[in-house]
Amino acid sequence: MREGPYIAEIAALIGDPARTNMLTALMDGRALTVSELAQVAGITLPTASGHIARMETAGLLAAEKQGRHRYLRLPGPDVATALEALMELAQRTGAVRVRTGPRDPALREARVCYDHLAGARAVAVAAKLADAGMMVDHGLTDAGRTWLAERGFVRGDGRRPFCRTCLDWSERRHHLGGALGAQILSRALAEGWARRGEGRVIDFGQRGGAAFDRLFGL
Amino acid sequence: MREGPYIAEIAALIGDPARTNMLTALMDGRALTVSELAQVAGITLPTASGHIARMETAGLLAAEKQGRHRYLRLPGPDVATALEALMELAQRTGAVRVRTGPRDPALREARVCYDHLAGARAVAVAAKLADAGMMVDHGLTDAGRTWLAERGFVRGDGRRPFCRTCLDWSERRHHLGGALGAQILSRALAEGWARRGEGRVIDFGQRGGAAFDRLFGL
DNA sequence: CTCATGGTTCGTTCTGTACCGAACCATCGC
DNA sequence: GCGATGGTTCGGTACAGAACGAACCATGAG
Repeated sequence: MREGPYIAEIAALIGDPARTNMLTALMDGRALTVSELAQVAGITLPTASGHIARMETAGLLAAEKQGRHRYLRLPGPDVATALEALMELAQRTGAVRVRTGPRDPALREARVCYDHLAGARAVAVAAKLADAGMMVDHGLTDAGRTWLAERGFVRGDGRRPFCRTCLDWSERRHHLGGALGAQILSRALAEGWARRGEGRVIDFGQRGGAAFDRLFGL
Repeated sequence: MREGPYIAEIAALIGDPARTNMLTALMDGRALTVSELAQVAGITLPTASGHIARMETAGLLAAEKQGRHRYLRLPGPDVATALEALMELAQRTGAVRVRTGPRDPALREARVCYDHLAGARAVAVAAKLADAGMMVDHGLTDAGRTWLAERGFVRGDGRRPFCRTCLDWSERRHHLGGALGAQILSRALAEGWARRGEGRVIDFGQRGGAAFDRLFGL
């Protein structure tokens, strides 16, 4: 066929039911793993992997590697816009969703991710920094460095970046990793705000949680 | 596959190169015939007919019958919106267009359509009526009837609607048909503003054209 | 180190559908 | 009435690609 309409390629990509299920599941902005997308689409892992690879090269998906997981998300608002326009046309009835992350509420709240803090509370910290303009594009601004230094988070350990962002398992948004993330966790434990619980759970008490939140202005 | 995403059906429909060519060709709001769409898509007539039937039942196309022709157009702005969103994604390079209508400029200007006037000048009349609120939804308003009566176009011949709209071959917009259309043509000929030319051509002279335009306030 | 788990690659099967030619129907021009 | 032309329907072919299982690579856990 003539070289013209690349648009057909994109539409055909969206036009497969399995892929549509994946894309609609990602429309709320979260990131899902390959396995989860496979489940959403109702297909096996190998098949899903192939679909994802194609969508990725077409720019319909963005990937982020995280240990042995690969998190996929929509690369930008334009994809969501196109999907919405198609939904408008199709008068979509209801998307198939799958619950993400751990079932245990304690795990969702706070837990260890390698050597740093993860969970809702950790995500809130990262969100605070981003919202306040102290973190841009996954990197600290000067304002951010100053603000953190005032709170006793000064420098790294020389082995790795001071501040990294890390995609949160349950929240599907970024929390803080790197040396900074590790320092935040050890501080919370050292101050007695929190202690290690069952498995990877981190238990913040009432007062401990409040103190933690106060430090970061949450 | 699960009953969920009708969106996939729509996207798959758009996702075929042949169909995409047809749809993009219609994006400027004109209506094209089945044959023309087949040419645009680079496929034979039977194949195009099948594609069109499917898109029609899916609500992606609207049809209008006109003698032995069938004119297809986009049913509304939502389809165009979705296509544009997809184009945005695909960074479309360039659509394949096909020239529509007759090559002869005289034919494009004015000609006979069955028993009434067609071509650019006839379309202008219909557009004038629509713009002035004298025609709504392909029907005359009271204001329109009055205005036409003032110009000597009073009633029909009893055999057919006084005023019909008719899709123009070259302009792909509506002109006036029915008894009114026939009266307009015969008036132009009777007044000496125009005369029959080669084939179906209607020749308006300089002064004839001006007089015609004056009558309709063009 | 070894095991378990998430993901990818590969080879095969199989269904869906785009396409065409031929025959058929509908409408206009004569 | 008779062609001619636009459009649809039908039957058959052929190619694309979606799906799976099995084998393989990569990473983290113990």
